[in-house]
Amino acid sequence: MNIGEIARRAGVSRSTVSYALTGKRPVSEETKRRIQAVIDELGYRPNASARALKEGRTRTIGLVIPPASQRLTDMQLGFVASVVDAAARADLDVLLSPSGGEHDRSFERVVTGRRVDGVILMEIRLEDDRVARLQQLGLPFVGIGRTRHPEDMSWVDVDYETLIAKCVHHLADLGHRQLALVNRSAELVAAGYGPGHRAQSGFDRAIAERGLRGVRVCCADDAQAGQSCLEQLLTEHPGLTAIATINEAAVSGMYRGLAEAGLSVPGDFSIAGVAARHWAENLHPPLTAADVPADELGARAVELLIQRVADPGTPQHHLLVAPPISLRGSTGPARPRD
Amino acid sequence: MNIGEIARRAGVSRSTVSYALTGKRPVSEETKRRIQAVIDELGYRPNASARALKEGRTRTIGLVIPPASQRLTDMQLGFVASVVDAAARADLDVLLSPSGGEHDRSFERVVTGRRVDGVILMEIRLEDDRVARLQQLGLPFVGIGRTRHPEDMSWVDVDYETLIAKCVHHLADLGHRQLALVNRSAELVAAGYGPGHRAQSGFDRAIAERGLRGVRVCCADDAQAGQSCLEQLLTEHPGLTAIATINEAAVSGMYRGLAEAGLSVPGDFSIAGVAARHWAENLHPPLTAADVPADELGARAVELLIQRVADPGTPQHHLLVAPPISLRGSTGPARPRD
DNA sequence: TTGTAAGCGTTATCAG
DNA sequence: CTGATAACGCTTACAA
Repeated sequence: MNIGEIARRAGVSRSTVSYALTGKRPVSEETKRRIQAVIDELGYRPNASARALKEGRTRTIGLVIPPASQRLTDMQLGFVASVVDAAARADLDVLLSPSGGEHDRSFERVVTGRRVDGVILMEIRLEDDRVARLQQLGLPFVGIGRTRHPEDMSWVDVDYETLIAKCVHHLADLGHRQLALVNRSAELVAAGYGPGHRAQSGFDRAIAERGLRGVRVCCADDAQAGQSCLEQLLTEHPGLTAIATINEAAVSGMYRGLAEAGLSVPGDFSIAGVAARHWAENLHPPLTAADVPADELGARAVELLIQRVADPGTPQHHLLVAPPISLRGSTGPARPRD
Repeated sequence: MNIGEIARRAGVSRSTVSYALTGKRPVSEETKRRIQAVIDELGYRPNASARALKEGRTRTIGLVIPPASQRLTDMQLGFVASVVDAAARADLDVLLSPSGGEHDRSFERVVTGRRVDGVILMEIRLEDDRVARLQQLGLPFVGIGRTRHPEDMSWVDVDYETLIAKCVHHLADLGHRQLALVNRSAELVAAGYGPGHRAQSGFDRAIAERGLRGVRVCCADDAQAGQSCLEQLLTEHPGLTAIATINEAAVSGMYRGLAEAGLSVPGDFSIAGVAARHWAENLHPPLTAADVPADELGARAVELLIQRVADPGTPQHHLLVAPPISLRGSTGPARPRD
């Protein structure tokens, strides 16, 4: 079923059908009706490949996510959901590319061959080959996250540095003097994962400003790692009474480790962090945390991308958000342990 | 940059470049080298739309997921991950469509207009409009899940009926006499969500076979709902000592509710269910559960789809899996409560 | 071993 | 207000 068939049956030319569909040229009510009738009867929809070939755009955006094999965090999932939602609202389709490694077929397929009009890139590293590749290709893209020198790209990001510093100040205000930063996995941080590094800077800065003692550790993205990480922290740092973290997936394990060490939260120990609201609220006790507005960030990223696709000459936009810390049940006044 | 430009610079015809690329006709080593050199230099990749238009296939599959706004469960996420992975291995791209409602633009866009070669459909209802639509369109598709009368479609599915029955038998063997089934949300079940209904049948059957007392409740997909659901169950059914569930997201809340009622797991109360292994293992105590092999199911679904795309006349395949129940720490001998 | 040319289904330009 | 026709970039008979 193609446009020619519709035209034939409606007794008009192909161009008239096309114009009736797109409205880019006036078509008399009468013919419009006749054409629509045939279309409805046969269930015709224009061939997307032909249209893309002719128009030079696909009405599709690429979404590059971390390799699917390693589980997505709740926050990452929130980004994916909001991007997909926002794209759907703008009548755009989303082509998924699970890629993170260096030489990646899926990524190459999606970004070359005019398969998409633009790309949203998640989980960006401080130095990121994919960013360089996209810039080289001249394909419009927007980062959820940013590189070390992000001036020449559009991005939206969470201000981990500020937020972790705020967590430290909040804990210091509560009287905590010895704090730990629980980061994400060592591999991720070693690979130059931006949030990991920026959280460290924020932590170091705030620790210094308040004259506290601080220790930084990495931890894999799951509850079991959180538990063993916490056990180790407790034995190695007897004076520790509080944790700041960006590792939402590990928090329930940390709670468990504390419980098994006979420490209550927030009575004996406090934890504050950066997390998806849904996740923070579902922990027990609910986590005092800066709630990452994944919905807003994803939607904004799509907006920026649409803009760049429409006019690649448009200036780069940057959106750095530092949501307020929601006080919940996981932080309280310090009570010395030793 | 197009194939004509490559041909011109390599001093050959467009067809030769095409054949050098696809290997569908012998090309002399010498010209092949020369062509490749030009391609490498200019970074040429064939235009996907043009190729799709000519070949009549897009090398892309659609993946229809539940509306992104409502959070995906860990198991659903596992399916998405494995489908995306398997597709990537087969050099297929994945177009995402978040749709569940009745009249859905995103779904229509993806399944019409020759945008994809086939579709994988998740979260299928007993009566599902989308299945009917796909059959009407004649677009190859494979379900992860199945309708009430699933003979005339290909699908892979988890045998919830058998698995929940097995859970009941396991709990009965441990001496439990009064059991509850915690289903997924009431809306989902009311909408004809297959696993919900099939779990009920399995539960009823096993309860009858063993002469037990059983009660069935629905529960939203989150920890807080799990907790309040459990509190209600405990007050309304004082003799209850065990739960079978397919609601993995609610389990941690049920644990919490039990703990706050002063009941230990598995000392005072047992829970068994169907869940993603990762999820079951990360609970505390780890959940005795049939571990849904999402990886295998997703990969098989992609395989089946590839087959159907290659030859639409191929017979429909059905794969119903009932993995063994992994005994973990959440079930133990019954100890009467009242 | 290579080249020529038709055609996939659209949209847009140019005529009428 | 409408029709013919030329692209868009590719693959693939058919010829040489």
